[in-house]
Amino acid sequence: MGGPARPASGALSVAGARLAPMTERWAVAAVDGGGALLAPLARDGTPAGPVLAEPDLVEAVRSRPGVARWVWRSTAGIYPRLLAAGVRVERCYDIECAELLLLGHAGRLGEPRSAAAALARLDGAPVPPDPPARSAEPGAQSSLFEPPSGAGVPFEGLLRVYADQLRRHDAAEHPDRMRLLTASESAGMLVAAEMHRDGLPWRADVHRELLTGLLGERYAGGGEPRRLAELADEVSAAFGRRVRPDLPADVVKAFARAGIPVKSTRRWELEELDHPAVEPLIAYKKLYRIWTAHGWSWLQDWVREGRFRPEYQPGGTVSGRWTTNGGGALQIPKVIRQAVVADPGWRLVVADADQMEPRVLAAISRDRGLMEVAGHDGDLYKALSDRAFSGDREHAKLAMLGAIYGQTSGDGLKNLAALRRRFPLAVAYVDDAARAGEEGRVVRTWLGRTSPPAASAGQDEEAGLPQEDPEGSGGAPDGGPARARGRFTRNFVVQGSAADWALLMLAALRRTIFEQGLRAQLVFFQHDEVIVHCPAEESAAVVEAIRAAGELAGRTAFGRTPVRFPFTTAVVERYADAK
DNA sequence: TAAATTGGCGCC
DNA sequence: AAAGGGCGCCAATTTA
Repeated sequence: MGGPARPASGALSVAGARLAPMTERWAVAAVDGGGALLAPLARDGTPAGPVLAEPDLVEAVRSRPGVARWVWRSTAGIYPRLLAAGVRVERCYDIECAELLLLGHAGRLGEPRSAAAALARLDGAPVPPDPPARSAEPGAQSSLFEPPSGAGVPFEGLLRVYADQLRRHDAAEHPDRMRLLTASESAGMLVAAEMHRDGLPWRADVHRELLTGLLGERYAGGGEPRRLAELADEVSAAFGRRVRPDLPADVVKAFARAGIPVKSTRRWELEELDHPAVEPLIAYKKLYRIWTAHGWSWLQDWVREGRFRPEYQPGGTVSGRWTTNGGGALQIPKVIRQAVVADPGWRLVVADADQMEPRVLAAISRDRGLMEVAGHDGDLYKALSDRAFSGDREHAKLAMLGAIYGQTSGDGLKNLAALRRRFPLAVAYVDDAARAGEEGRVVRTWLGRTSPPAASAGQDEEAGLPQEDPEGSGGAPDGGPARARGRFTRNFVVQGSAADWALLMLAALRRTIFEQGLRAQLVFFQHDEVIVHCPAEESAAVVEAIRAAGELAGRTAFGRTPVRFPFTTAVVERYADAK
């Protein structure tokens, strides 16, 4: 296969856009039979003209390159069909994404978020539950994500939901940030659909060689490959009896018989033991994982025509991080990344945001000292240790991570005190979030994504727990459910605000690729890392576009702060060579 | 028998 | 060196 070609004709005409400033906002909905309903929208979201019925959805969008933002029910429901016809749009507003975010902001996460449900709430009608999430089918064509219909919502109703959502933005704690949040989540949906369509370049032949090298020959019967069988035999030999290394209960029992009591078979626990079974056992687990999660059957299921096309779900986690549905795209083992190879003449630009979470904490807490530490492109932990940990980088890093993750024991806790002295606002920011969680309140990311409400008190009563001080003063060091909620909300404000930034960064990068007319394609995104697949001669422009997108995202999300958001970037032919 | 949970480990 | 946050996936086991 040659280089992936950008669709020849697109709704985007850069020149046209410049001639006719894109200020218009239109609503569009697909109707059965391939047609569409459309309406131009006024500033308040109400129709600014008559509803148009046109016979061809694709042509309806393609013929309106001046539309600044397409308002539709669901990107996953409509955009794959446009992409399949070679039509990309510059911006959209995804009503069902926005509904989820607005419900969350109102502390009502968990209520149905479909447009049909939103309309029912508006009309005081019975609210239908959301359809059950379906798991992705491995070879699914992108155009079949969802049924094409408007999911039972009349166009007129969709328009009313949209106008109502605009009003709900105005009522948010920070309306400007909330508007940014729904806009960037919508941009994320566009990116997700485009990444699914373009796919991550994947060399099945390289992957197969890798598997054979690691796991040995594959037995015809479908049983475990040769190397795994050998390791299982070594484990059994070491115990003097048949032990199946993939069954934790079996392994625990075997160690007990050997006079070594173990609580679990986790690797770090096994590594402490002095027993001949440990080494083959750990080797087995590592390879077993690759065999079951990214082995031959994964390859068969997920790689087609040189591309791996995971189904990304922006905002799939409550904190705003993306998930994928099937294919395990966000957990590709490092060793397997050798199979990710650019097309001939093309390159992979692999960019990893440097210490994103501490930088984000600096920006959202406005801690002067931490902002200064994060105000340079160099090693943040080194700067931190120079300032507060007498040069001990590891202690500085552990203290920072402990503050963000809610460490309850160990050295990090001691170092936390030093952190608190030097960076009081930063530590107070996460401590406040933790306290909110412990007290059952919600917290928000910088842009306003909101944590799920704590489970109702009724659940604790039913579980027979006392209402006051469930942990008691002599409880476990990590406490009970309230402490766990505190750790969750503590991490939520940082991880989630980092996801806010990442979404804006992706949107900015996507726009730059468009505006510069590059053939480059965004093909992978994983929390703080992007991969762009591009012709070799575009790689310098892409590196610069990524750098600029990071800085722009920082300013757009957090306003003017000294905090920098640098990347470590590599231009490679194989993903595995990036680090 | 199907769905939910558990243990383990991959990624950030 | 371990543990604190977020996920998805697999196989086995338990529950409904």
